[in-house]
Amino acid sequence: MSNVKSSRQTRILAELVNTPSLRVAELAQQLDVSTETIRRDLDALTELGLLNRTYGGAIRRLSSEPPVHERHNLFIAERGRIAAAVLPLITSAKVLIIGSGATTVHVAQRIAAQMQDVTVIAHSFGVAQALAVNRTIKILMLPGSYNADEDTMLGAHTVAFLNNLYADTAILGASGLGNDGPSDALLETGAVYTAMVARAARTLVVADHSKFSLVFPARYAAWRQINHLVTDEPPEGALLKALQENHVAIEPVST
Amino acid sequence: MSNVKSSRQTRILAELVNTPSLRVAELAQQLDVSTETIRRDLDALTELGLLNRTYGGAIRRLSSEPPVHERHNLFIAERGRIAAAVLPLITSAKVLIIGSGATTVHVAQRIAAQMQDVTVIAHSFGVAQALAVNRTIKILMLPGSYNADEDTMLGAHTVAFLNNLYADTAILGASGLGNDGPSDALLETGAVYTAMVARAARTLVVADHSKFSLVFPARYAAWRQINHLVTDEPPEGALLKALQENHVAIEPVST
DNA sequence: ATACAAATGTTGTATTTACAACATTTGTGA
DNA sequence: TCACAAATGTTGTAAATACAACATTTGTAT
Repeated sequence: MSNVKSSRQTRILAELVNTPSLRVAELAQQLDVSTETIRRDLDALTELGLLNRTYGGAIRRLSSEPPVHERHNLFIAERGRIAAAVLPLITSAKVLIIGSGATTVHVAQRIAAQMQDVTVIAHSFGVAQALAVNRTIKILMLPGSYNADEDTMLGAHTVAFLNNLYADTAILGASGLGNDGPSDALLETGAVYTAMVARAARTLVVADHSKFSLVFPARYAAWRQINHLVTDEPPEGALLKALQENHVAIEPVST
Repeated sequence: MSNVKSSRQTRILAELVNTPSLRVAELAQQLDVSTETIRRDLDALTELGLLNRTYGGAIRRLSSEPPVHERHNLFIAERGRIAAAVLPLITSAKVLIIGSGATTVHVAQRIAAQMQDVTVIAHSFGVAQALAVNRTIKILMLPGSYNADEDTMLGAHTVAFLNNLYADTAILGASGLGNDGPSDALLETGAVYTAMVARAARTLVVADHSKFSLVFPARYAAWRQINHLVTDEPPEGALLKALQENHVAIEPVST
């Protein structure tokens, strides 16, 4: 790469520190090059994850975005798709229970972006914070022992408190999807999930395909108690058979 | 402003949390309104400083932070001294209740660093995270409506749950220290504090001198119910008189 | 100096957005 | 119900951008 090229790109990045957004024409004039050159620079810098492209210009890379090396992490995109697929299933819900885990946080972000005036019962701070951006959503946090690793409330208090509540739909994650039901790695989490399933009229399990046929210590429900499995790839073999026998709807139906 | 208008603008802001930049046409299609409406929404939100406009769309506001973080930057040294002064008062405590606010987070950090095997009842995520670094501390989070501004659990659930608990000592912050007692800016916070005072054998109030003689809507306790005031400068005048008459010990006694 | 590749510029066209003016719909209070 | 204002939609035009194809300049190795 030529020296002049890289120094120009450095200047573009430096400009972005001051100004939130820049326009192609603006940069072209300021750096005395053609708009096409700027466009190529911006595309190159976008490829490197150093900035974000907009129509007509670029903006500084935002801190909350995943780091560059994580951009190729397949499961982030999968979770986003799973989250998007959940929304149509809960349009009429008024009271939701949302469990913990990476996928449920994605679902919470999606809910915050697209739903209004719902009440969400949660035991994960990540979920609560994702929902909090939408002020029309009422968030009821469950009590419990705070687990810093999982960022959740767990234990007897959590379960006991849940038993006085009732919700339309529970949306739960899972560490593994075995033939006899979804399971979690942590016994305490499993106990809370079991209570959540019991207190909701309907239960959705969200999990990407990497969880297929894995078994963890805490099986928190039998498949017959689960109404929907929202995932990114169609399950096969014994797992598919178990889901079908227990009338678990698989979403999305086709890839 | 119409209801549909504000909820649409809320959705725009929420969507912006997930995606760094959005385009007018994209939003118009997604929200099923014309591009002109979106344009007007974006201009209005820009006017309020809630987002940044770009050519063709908008991006999340970049520069500013929630007001909660601002408070953390004021009187940091004072709060550190106050937190250090709290520790000698609670060496024998086994079960603590800790309220919310910037000063109590400092106290929590101090406790995490110097104490072992205590149980802490909390309604603030910040306090929980500060304590979580010490694995010997058991953290019981209270339930409640999650308030994103204060990062706390509030409301009837919180109070009701507290009424089944008991603690050696409560450590509470305050927005103001009036002549008839400590008060908070938020009514809901005050209600929770009142319950905390009632459920603890002893109550400490922690507040820096900027709170002296300020009065806020929710007086959550009378001075006679408070055992210690831990602050960084000796109070004077009417406040000092009120504290002495109600036998509130002032810590540290000297600067 | 020559040849080749990289970088940049130029041109033309299709898309997209911005903006203003005006029409229509919706909401609200008398 | 009527009247009025707010909110939203529609239309036409100007301006800006995106994109592709090709031309030109610059850099570099032999």
